[in-house]
Amino acid sequence: MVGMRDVAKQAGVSVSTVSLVVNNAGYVSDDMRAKVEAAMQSLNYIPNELARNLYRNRTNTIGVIVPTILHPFFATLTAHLQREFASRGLKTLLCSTADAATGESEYVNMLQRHMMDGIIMAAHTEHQPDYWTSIHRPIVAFDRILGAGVPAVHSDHETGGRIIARQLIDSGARHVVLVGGPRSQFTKSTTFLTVRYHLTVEQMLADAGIACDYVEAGSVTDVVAHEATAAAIFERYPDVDAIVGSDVVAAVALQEAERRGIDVPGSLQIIAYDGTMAAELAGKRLTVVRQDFPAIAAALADQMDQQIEAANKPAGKSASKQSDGAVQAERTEDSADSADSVDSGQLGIVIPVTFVPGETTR
Amino acid sequence: MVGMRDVAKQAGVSVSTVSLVVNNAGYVSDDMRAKVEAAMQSLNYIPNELARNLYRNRTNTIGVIVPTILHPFFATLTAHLQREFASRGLKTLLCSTADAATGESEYVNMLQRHMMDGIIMAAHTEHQPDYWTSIHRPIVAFDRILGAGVPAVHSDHETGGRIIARQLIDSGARHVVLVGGPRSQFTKSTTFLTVRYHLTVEQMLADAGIACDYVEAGSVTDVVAHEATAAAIFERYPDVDAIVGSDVVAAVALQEAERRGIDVPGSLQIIAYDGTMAAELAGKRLTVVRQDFPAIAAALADQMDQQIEAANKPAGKSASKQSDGAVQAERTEDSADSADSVDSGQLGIVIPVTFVPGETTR
DNA sequence: CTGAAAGCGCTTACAG
DNA sequence: CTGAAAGCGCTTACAG
Repeated sequence: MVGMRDVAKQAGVSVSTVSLVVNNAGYVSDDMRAKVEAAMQSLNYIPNELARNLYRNRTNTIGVIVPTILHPFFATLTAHLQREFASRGLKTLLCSTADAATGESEYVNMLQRHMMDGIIMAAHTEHQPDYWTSIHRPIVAFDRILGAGVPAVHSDHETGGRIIARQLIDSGARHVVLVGGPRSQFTKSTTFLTVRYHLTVEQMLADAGIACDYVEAGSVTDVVAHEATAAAIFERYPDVDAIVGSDVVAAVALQEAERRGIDVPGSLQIIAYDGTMAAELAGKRLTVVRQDFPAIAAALADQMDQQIEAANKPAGKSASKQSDGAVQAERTEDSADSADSVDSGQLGIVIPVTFVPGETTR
Repeated sequence: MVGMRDVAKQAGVSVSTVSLVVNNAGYVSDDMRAKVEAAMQSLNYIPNELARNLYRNRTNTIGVIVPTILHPFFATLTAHLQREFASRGLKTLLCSTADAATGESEYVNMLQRHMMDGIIMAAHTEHQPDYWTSIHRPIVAFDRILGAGVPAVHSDHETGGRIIARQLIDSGARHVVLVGGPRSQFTKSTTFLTVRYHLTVEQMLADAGIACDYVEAGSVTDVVAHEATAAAIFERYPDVDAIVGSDVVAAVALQEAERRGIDVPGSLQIIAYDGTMAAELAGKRLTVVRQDFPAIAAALADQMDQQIEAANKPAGKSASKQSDGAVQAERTEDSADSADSVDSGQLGIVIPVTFVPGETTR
């Protein structure tokens, strides 16, 4: 492998000069620059990023933790994140908890070993908030609250729920089935924010005197389970006249409905939550509450940038002397994120959702 | 940041000893080990992987280059690759060419800068074979031939084509429409292997005297384009009685057919190529030619392992004395593999496909 | 503007 | 079994 030393020797200059040329930094005379560039050319020199990484203690890589990108929702989220990160010069490490044997802990470990600069956490976790706040590395949560210091981003699920309930009420639904994750996550203190749309729908339907049952879908990992779920719904609730669930659930339910000769939307309405491509592949164009993935990705990336910047400031490269504004410098471990993250820690950044009527509602 | 030096000082031993303990290598007395472990514990020491990376000139990261994981085919491929790599201790860097502004060159560049150990190439490229063979870093191609030295893996598309043609002929199809990529890729010398199934179908249908038209789908990136394509098919070929295309194309075509009141499979058969989850979301269970993603991922990972091993053998750490000449000959244990990879360079590793009848064929 | 030096945090021969 | 030393390939103060 040809390194800077080789280039320096060939060009008859010092390694530092080569470095300056490569990084286009500092002052280098045109003469020197030309010699170095010629040498780089002839030797076919390519800088080794690993050395830079070590020096800077930075990889410019962000880990995206999702259950699996086999599911359209996480594929969509991940795709938008990768695009957003790429535009900011960051690489995306795909961290799947369902596909890998290990859970998120391994990825957190990698974060701590500086194999990545930060983590977007968008998968289920059993860890308690103190686990997350004790990591002291850049983490941003999606659709969940991980602890006071960890910024969060999520869609406006309450509005999403309100939109759905409104549609169902206005169209005269009488028996709604909501499909979603394990009901055990629906505690008042839940950290999982998606449940908010279910809770909102349930509340509003109850107030309107409309029957509403909740059915647990299988794991996000596994579509086949969804198919069984769809069949079970019709068996269990023969008079169901509206089904609400993720794109995938909705698509599968629609397929099952048509198989049973049920008229959609005449006698059964279907509303899909998410609005990924999956909703466009179904038997009919699904009515959808669409999450704004580009905006979500941008917000997540913004938060990540801030986290990374904040993390780099205090512990400047062997230069603890540089105080870039006493404000930020004050951030000593614990008291650190109190100020501006309190808001985001508790409420999170909220991204609006959109209602897109399709062929499956009246 | 607490480093090995801190641990060594606290434990009253040398840095080398700490390193041995951390890596569980060499001989360390129980006494020393205990002291070091205690120190690591109390200081909360976490090794910094970046330093190892530099020393080993290795990141244990593989880049997976795909157009976009918004498309179920590439999401599926990528998910299986990540799982397979994870089981081999490798991380997956998501390299999307459609989502990033730059094409694959940037990723190749990163490969050369040692930001990753290898690349799985599964996206379109305009580069000529000599570009790829001149990179001299581990690369494995999926569904395409990139040059003599680059191993390739692909499904048995010819059999896939034969299965489809057989089904269409046996069920009495009279006018088939094939949907696929730009026809310009269909040269005899094409490096893009998926076209083989189209060519096989066309050949067999022609021999059987069945009409067959080819329609170019929009870019894989964009489902909306597929919808326009589907509509156009019915306008242009009112008597079409069979449509063949990717899962996404098939699903969209089915939706359009039902919208037009066309009886599927009675007067229109639909066959989907790929067999991703997308095929299960459509209006009916699609008849599918399924690619074996787990096997594809395993084969790609095998090839990648070999490439990486081969790349590491000759150029041992700072041991430039070795001649590159006898490289391949040195493969002692895997002499079996060396025979294989000669083949794979030219023909590629071929993975069988499966026919899964659904509700959209007779 | 340029070069010699120290160092990023770890690993591995190599002497003891 | 243990430690001092050299080095992975690059960057950045710091003298000239």
